[in-house]
Amino acid sequence: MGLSNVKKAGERHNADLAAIFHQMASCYRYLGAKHRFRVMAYDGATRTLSNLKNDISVYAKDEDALHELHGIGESIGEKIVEYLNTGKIKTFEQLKKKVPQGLLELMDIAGFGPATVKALHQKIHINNRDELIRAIETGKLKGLRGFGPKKIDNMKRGLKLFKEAHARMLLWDAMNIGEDILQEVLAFPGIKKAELAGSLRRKKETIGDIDIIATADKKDWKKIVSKFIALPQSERILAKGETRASIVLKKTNIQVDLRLVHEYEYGSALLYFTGSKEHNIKLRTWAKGKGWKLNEYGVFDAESDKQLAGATEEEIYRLFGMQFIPPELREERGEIENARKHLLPRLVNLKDIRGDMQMHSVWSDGADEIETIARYVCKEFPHYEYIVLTDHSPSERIAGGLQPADFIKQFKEIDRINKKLGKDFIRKGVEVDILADGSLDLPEDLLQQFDWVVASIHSGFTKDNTQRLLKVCERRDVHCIGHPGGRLIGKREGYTLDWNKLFEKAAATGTAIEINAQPNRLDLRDDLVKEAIEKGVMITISTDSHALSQFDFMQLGVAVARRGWCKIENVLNTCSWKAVEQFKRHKQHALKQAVK
DNA sequence: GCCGTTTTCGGCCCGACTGTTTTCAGTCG
Repeated sequence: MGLSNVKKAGERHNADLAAIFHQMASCYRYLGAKHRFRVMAYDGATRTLSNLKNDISVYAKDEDALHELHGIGESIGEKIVEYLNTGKIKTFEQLKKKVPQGLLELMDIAGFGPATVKALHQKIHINNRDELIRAIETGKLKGLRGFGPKKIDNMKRGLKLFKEAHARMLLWDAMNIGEDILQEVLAFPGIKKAELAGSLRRKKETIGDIDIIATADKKDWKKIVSKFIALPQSERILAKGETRASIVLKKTNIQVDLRLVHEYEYGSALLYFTGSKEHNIKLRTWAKGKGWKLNEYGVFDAESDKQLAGATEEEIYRLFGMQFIPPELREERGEIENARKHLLPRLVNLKDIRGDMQMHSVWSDGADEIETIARYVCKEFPHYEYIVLTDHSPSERIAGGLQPADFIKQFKEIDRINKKLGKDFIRKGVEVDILADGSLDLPEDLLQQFDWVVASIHSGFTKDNTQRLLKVCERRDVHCIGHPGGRLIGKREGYTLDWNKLFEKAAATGTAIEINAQPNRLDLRDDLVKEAIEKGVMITISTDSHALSQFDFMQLGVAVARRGWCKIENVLNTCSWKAVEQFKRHKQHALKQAVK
């Protein structure tokens, strides 16, 4: 089946289709256990669509590309094409007649599963959220079998927190909150080891809840759980058992789970609690096929039930004949197969970074003087060999963009400070604006005087951004594309862009692409980093600091690089400045070759 | 409904906690 009537480019189908498949999964969930595997399939398709890089219509152009997507088989593939052609899916329309729409929404609320919702619908004819709220208020639920007072309380809370429950927190905020709580847990009497697990350990860009895994003698568990749920930050206790407890924090409403295990289970528990869910499922399924059973207590021989590994993660991966898989890679993106073949990359580390490639001073919209910045970085990051000052160009009026004459003055100021420091520590850079037509807002003769030129899009998001960026890559006076996706996490989606074309052009012209480490940018995104380096693109990691405290964001940038499978040689600012100069010469050469 | 270096048919991760029950279903991660 081909595509006859593709909607015009730039329209977003992924989110719409993901929402439909999510609802279809909910429908089948409601319709009973006989559909449970179908539910898994639609859940899988929902996940795939949510994480897709390009619009689904790009893949739907050819049947093979569509079916290469994990979780998209024949039937769901046909439904995608049907949706792209007609805007509807017949099966879904029919399902909607069987399951009232208001019930699907109810199933998205914490504590509401299909059985609960079905009972409410069949016994007291609830069809949506409003009717449920009224039923609770009027006491209609009292005496209903299976609906005791605690269950009703939980339902009320779920309804109230519905919106907040969906909010995720920026990685940076979660790292700070998580570290604070971890320190408190480590101070509990009896704790032997404890660390953060979950998506926080994997350094995902946003975090849903915080997981802590800890080991202690079993006799101390009860005391430790009591201490944990009594933490002053705790607003409410969600669950409390022998081995685990969950609390919700004040203000942030973020959930923190603590899991206690024996020392001989610590590694398997850490593995389990770190996830991702998809990585765990794949690993467990694979182990099962080898005659093992993997759970949070260890790896066991399926026949004898004897524990074969479990104290450390290293031990488990070793038993499986795999390389150790760093948490940042555990996303089911091929890491298990590569670990088996011993082909995992040796990932870049924070300590490999030798300079910061983008920052702003009071000359534009930064908070500090150039000299203050330089002295601070020299002190706090003693292994840095250079920083690149990149104040804004004229178009960024709000950000106090500099005029050409200002930059000439700034050059002198930088020379003066470098002389005082006794080394060429501060490099002369600029974050130049890419205008609507892909031209830049500073003259070429000035741009050529900079040590490093980052070009960024700050406005005109609806223009043809692919063409704008391709044009910029072809310029000899531009070395890097800044925050290429233009997104602000939780606020603004990135603009549409043909990433393949950009990566190919960047690789061919020797133009670097930035990972901007601002907590709400993390742009280039991790999955795109992986594709970029596979195409041969050089990556830079910069904090884009506007204040001294922001230089610490470098660890976020490195986390994104690691999640994108970056080795040290994929990241330009793991090199000396001499090598950066060489990279720039390489670009001049590449452009000359292209002209011939 | 998807998927395959054990399978194109027969599987599909696995256990803890809660609430309301007298032995377990539902929900979650």
